[in-house]
Amino acid sequence: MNAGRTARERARAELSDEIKSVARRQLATVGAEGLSLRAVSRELGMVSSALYRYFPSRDDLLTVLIIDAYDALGEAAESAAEKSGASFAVGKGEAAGAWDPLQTWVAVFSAVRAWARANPQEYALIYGSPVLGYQAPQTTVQPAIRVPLLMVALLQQAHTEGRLAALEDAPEPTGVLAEQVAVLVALAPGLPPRLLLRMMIVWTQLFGMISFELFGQLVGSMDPADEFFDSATRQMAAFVGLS
Amino acid sequence: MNAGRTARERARAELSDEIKSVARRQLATVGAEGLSLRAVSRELGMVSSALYRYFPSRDDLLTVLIIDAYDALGEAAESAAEKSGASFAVGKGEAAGAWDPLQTWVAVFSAVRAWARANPQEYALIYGSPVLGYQAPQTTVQPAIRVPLLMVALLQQAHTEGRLAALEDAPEPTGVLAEQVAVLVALAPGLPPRLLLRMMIVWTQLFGMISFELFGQLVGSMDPADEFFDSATRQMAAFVGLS
DNA sequence: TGTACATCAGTGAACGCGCGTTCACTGATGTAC
DNA sequence: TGTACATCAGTGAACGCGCGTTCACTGATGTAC
Repeated sequence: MNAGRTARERARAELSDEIKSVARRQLATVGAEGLSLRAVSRELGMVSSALYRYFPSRDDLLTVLIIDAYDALGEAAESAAEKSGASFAVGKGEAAGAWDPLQTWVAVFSAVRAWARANPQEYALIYGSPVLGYQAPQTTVQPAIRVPLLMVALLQQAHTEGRLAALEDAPEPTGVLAEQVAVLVALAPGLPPRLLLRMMIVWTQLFGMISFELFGQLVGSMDPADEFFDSATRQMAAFVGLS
Repeated sequence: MNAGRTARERARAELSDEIKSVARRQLATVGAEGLSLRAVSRELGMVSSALYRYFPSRDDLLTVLIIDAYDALGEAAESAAEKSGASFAVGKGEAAGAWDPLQTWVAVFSAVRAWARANPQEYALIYGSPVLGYQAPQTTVQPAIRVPLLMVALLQQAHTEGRLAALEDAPEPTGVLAEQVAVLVALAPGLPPRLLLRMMIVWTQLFGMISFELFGQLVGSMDPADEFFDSATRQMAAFVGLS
């Protein structure tokens, strides 16, 4: 391995990684707004201007951290789905067999929460208040939608297998809402719009719940949140027809 | 009016308000982390050290802004409930008569969202990532729970009037969760625990949805969010037995 | 009603700190012939 | 295989900026007698 890469290239890649990991560690203690290139360079024993050989500005470093955070979260969710026996696993086709959609659903939700609790500042970086003056570039979009895409895939597989309830009492989206949901339908042909609409509602519920837990809104009521989270997860599963 | 207050006291109260309102305006453009005492004092034409006669530190100013934000949001929600004809209006007993619980529900949710959209930085201050190193004092708790308390009051009134569906398919909380819900039951005697549990789920859904909208997570899917928000609001109403 | 003293708002200078970014430079690594 | 040149990583100094907080001070407002 490393064939065709010069020592310079290898060193560059390594140091680039090291900068990211130091930045990530500082992020954890000091938050996104407090992240400083000078502090990172200090910890690395370099002069601050040297970082500009790797990242053209502080914002670019932040962007990379944001993408990494989305990817780490998506990875955690996807591998939880795989481990729970899901056959639709993104990018992997083998290992079908019996799986329990509800169990996978619960596993994915728990994995998202667990990642968030283990990496609160990274979570805040991507789901907290936007850093002021920072504009997220398009590059962040794709990693950002890994979790909802995974939910879609799960529901589609369950639907294909006839394991979703009909949601007869759910309203069919109309007007603008129908158009917006149509974008999702294109990703998951065959899924009923009212199901996808509910999925979006659940998506906001999931992250709303996690944000409330991490940001301290549950203190005094549903804290610790383990059982609350579990119950909500299952009730939201039923809400989209999974049981 | 102003009886018994010296000119000094009046001046102090006025300037104190002025500081808060300048700080609030700066918050709107520069965010919580960027809020600076020096900038505030500059805009007021004072020397920065003068602010210390009014707020012992930057954190204390932040605390006041947080409390004001919670109160403004609570006020917006409560007055929306009143305007919609709700008779349980917090602090006011008159004006009973016919009211439509679902209509009030929708009015309250919309008011919360409208306030958030009109005051995004204040919203971020209270529902976004916590400011690092800042510890919210106990004083913030009571204003913080005005919205959920309003939801409880609404549901209790509807329940008393026999206008809530039974939620037969909702799970009864057990164990730790039952204990946590019991705290809420104490606030609203007669409401079934499973209803209150669902209310908490909806509470997280509401703010999750608003945060997603304001923080940019809905761009590319449910943006603009008006119809999505409205549909979610009504589906969540049904989720707690309101229709 | 008038005077003597106490309270307190606002000043101005200073302390000590950290930040992002630019720029001319040196010396090591890589490439072409 | 060896030399001449180009590339590029990292240095060190500097620019220009802003911040929270403290402290001794002055002068105006309020209070007690």
